Amino acid sequence: MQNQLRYRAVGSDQLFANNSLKYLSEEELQKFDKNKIEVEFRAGEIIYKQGAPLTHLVIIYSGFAKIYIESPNEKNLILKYTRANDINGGLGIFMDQKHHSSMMAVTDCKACFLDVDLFYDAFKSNCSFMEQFLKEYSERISHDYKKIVLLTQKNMEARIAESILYLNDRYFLNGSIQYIPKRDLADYTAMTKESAIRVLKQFKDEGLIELNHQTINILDKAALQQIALHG
Amino acid sequence: MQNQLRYRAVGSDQLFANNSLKYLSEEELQKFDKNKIEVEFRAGEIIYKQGAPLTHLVIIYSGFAKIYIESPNEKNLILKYTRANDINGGLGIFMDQKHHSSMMAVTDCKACFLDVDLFYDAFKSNCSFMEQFLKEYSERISHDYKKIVLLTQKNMEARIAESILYLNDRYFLNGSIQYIPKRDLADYTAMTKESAIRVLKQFKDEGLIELNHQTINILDKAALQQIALHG
DNA sequence: ACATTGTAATGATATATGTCATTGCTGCAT
DNA sequence: ATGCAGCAATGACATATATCATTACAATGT
Repeated sequence: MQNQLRYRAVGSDQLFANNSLKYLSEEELQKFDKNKIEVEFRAGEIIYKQGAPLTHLVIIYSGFAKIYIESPNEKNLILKYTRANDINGGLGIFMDQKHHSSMMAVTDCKACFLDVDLFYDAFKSNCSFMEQFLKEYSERISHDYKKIVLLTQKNMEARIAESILYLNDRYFLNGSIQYIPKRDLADYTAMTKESAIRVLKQFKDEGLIELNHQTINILDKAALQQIALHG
Repeated sequence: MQNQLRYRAVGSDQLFANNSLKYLSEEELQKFDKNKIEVEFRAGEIIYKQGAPLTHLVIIYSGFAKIYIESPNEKNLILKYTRANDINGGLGIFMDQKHHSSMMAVTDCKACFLDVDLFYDAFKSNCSFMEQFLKEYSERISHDYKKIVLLTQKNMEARIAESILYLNDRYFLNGSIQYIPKRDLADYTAMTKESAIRVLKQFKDEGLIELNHQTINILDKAALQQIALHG
């Protein structure tokens, strides 16, 4: 259980930072703020579960969580992680009101639950909010497309290289990827954990990365980009 | 070049059949109808191209077309095919106004192009139209998720079995899948054409399917379902 | 300090899948 | 009728990746 990410004080100013909620009117914003439910999760706990009713969308304020698909044969596929302020859980919102993936806290997390009805109402009255929401929604799909291609058409080295570069650029930014056990990196790149370990060891032996515990330090970004490209 | 699908007379009653456009008001509908552009494509022609500006959404009235992602290493991944009345090309509509996949006519096609501005205007004024559009949008993403899992976690037999069952259920319905050369089935299941051919031959030898030219006839649906499930 | 648990590392081996080379077939154009 | 182009089929072989078995290590709770 890591606890490195400290909770910060949370108010509506945080809730609406840096995502489509900032397109809400003052009035709508207050409604969201009044109705929000805050919950703390410990590392390893499930925040929402694939197949369960979708009644709330979830924003993680602090901490790190993974979003994954549970497949029939016991294997998970990690689709993505969440960043602070990302709005999660939305795929079923226009469809069957069910979750189509699961979310689990990787570190301890502070989460905020927002009733889907808040969103429905806001979509109807506020067009620019809707547009912004859909923009983010589309960007994730676009990311998923890239992921399909990566996982189905590239070899293990390229999958690992591109994945750690992406994880760094999107979630960590300082060249040091944390909280990701090898098993999860394997679930993220659609391979077995043994294979993931072997590729990482190879990168380490070549001086491209540094490994200790659940941290990966990127040493040679350019080389990793080359590997991601070819293969 | 197949020409088996005959063109039918097309009016606005057809344009708006069986998709979210039927949620338009009479007035909006007329606007769509007045602005629509009809184009005929020959088999093999590109209808829209990944990376190109997204100015129109496309509905295929008649014929059969494939939607695929072109990956850097020359390999295509066929994401899906289109059914008559499906609205295609929409991923970039809320984002960067570019196409994120390509569409190619498999048989001769009669297509209808609708300016994206028609959609923007209608979204603003007609909420139930928007909701319906998003519902269809979400269903495709849900399908893409299932596809990721299929392609990354199941063996070749299961990929082929599930794919031909899906193609039949969604596009053909009568147990006879047509217009799909082996190369395309390979691109649809993320394997090489040789492997696709071998699996098909195995299924044929086991009496599960019948093969001739570019037609696959399903003989033993239950057995295929079993194979799709395991593996 | 010790046992317990989960994760990591590694080697030997098996298997799935891809690659390459060749041949045949089918439909189309001249 | 003949040749050409693209698709289909197939066998021999290479290689990527998974599986299995084992050992080591690190964190956690008592």
